[in-house]
Amino acid sequence: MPRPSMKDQRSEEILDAYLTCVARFGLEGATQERIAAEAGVKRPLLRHYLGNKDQMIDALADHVISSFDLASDVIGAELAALDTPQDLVAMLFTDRGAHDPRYLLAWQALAIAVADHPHMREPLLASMQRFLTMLQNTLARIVPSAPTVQINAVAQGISALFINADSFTPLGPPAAWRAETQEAAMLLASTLTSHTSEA
Amino acid sequence: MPRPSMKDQRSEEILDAYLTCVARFGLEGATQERIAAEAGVKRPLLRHYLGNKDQMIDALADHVISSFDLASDVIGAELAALDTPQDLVAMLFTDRGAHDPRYLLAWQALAIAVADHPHMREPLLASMQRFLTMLQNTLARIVPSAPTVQINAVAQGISALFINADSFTPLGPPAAWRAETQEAAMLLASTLTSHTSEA
DNA sequence: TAATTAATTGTCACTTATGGCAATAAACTA
DNA sequence: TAGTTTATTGCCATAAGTGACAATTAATTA
Repeated sequence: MPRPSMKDQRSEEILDAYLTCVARFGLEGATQERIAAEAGVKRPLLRHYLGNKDQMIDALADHVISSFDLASDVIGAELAALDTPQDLVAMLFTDRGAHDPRYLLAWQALAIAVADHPHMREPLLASMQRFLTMLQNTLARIVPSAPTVQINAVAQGISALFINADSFTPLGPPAAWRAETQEAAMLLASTLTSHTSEA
Repeated sequence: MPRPSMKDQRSEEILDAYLTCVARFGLEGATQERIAAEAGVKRPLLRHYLGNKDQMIDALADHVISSFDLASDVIGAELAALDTPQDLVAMLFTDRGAHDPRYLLAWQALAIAVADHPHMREPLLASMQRFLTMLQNTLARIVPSAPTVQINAVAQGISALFINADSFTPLGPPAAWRAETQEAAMLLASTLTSHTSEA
C-alpha cells in the first residue's frame, strides 16, 4: 500500500555524488550544497536518505571501505590465475577499466579526518591491511620460496605505488610518471624471481 | 621612527599554523578560526599579515613549494657523499629528524585543490619533478651503467614510497608498514646494483 | 614629549552551511 | 475512491566563515 521506496537507489546515487565531491574537494569541502548539485537533487533529500552530517560521513566511510574490500576480493580472485609477480603488476596497472581513483582519494580524505572521527581509524586500517594481505597471499602462492619479509615488502611497495598513481590524478600528472610508477612496481616484482636475498 | 615590523616573524608563525591545520583538516577544513587558534593570535591578524583567503592559499602554496624545493636541494647535497643506492634509501628513511610530514600532507591537499586553483598546478608539478630529478641525478651518478628508464623507475618508486609513508601518518599506521615501506625502497635500490636488465 | 608607523583588537555586515520541520505530491493497495 | 506510506520540496532558525574597517595600543625616533 505504500509508495515504493527509492531508498536503496537514491542512497547509492547520493553516496556516489558524495564520493565525487570528497575526492575533489576533500571531506570538509564536500558541502551538502555541492553534493546535492552533483547528485541532481534538493539538499533536504540528503538528510532524508543519509541523515545528518556525521551520519553521512559514517555512511561514506562504510561505502568506501566496503567498496575497497570488495575490490580487494575481486582483484584477489583475478590474481588467482596468474603465475608470475610481473603478471600481477601488469594486471593491477593495466586492467584499470573497472578502477575508479575516487575511492582511494576518498580513502585518504577519510584517513586525514581520523583525528576528528577516531572510530574510523580501525576500519580504515583494516581495509588497507586486507588489500596488503591479499597481495601478500598472492605473492606467497606464486613464489613460495621467497622469504616472508621480502614478500611483505614487495606487497607494501606495490600497494604504495598503486595508491600513489591515484593520488596524482587531480594534478594531471605527466604520462611518464605513470609509466615509471608501473615500471617501479615491475622492478619490485622482479626481485622475487631473481633470488637476491641479500639485505 | 616607526614601530618595528613583526611582519617576517608573524608571517612565518601564521604560515606554520596554517600548515599544521591544512595537514590535519585539509585545505577547506583549515578555517581562519582554527589557524588563529593554532597560531595563538586573533583572527584579524591573519588578514593583516597574509591577506584574504585566496592570498593566504597562495602564500601557503609558495611556502610549501619553496620548502619542498629547499628540502630537495638539501637532500641532494647530503646524497652527494654516498656511494650506493642502498645508502640513499637509508639516508632518506632513517635520517628523518629534520623531516616534517606536514609538508607532504599539505602538498597533497593543495594538489587536490588544483581543480579550483588551476594556477597552482604547474608549480606543484615542478616541485615534485625537482625532487624526482634530484633522485635521478643521484642514482645516475652512483650507478652510471644503469639504463635511464630503470633509473627513472627507481627514482619514481622511491619517491612514491617516501610520500606514502607520510600519507599514512594521520592514521597512526602499524610500525610494520613503515619497515616494509623502507624495505621495499631498499629492494628497488638493489635492482640497480644487481644488473638484471630484463623488463 | 610629540610624531609616526605598525601591531593588535573589537565589531559589524554579508555569505555560506547545517538542522529541522511542515506541507505537498506521488504511488500503491484495499 | 479513500487511505497509507514515502518522496519531494519550501522554508526558517541557527551557527560558522569571511571581509572589512575603525579604534586602540605599542614601540621607536626626532
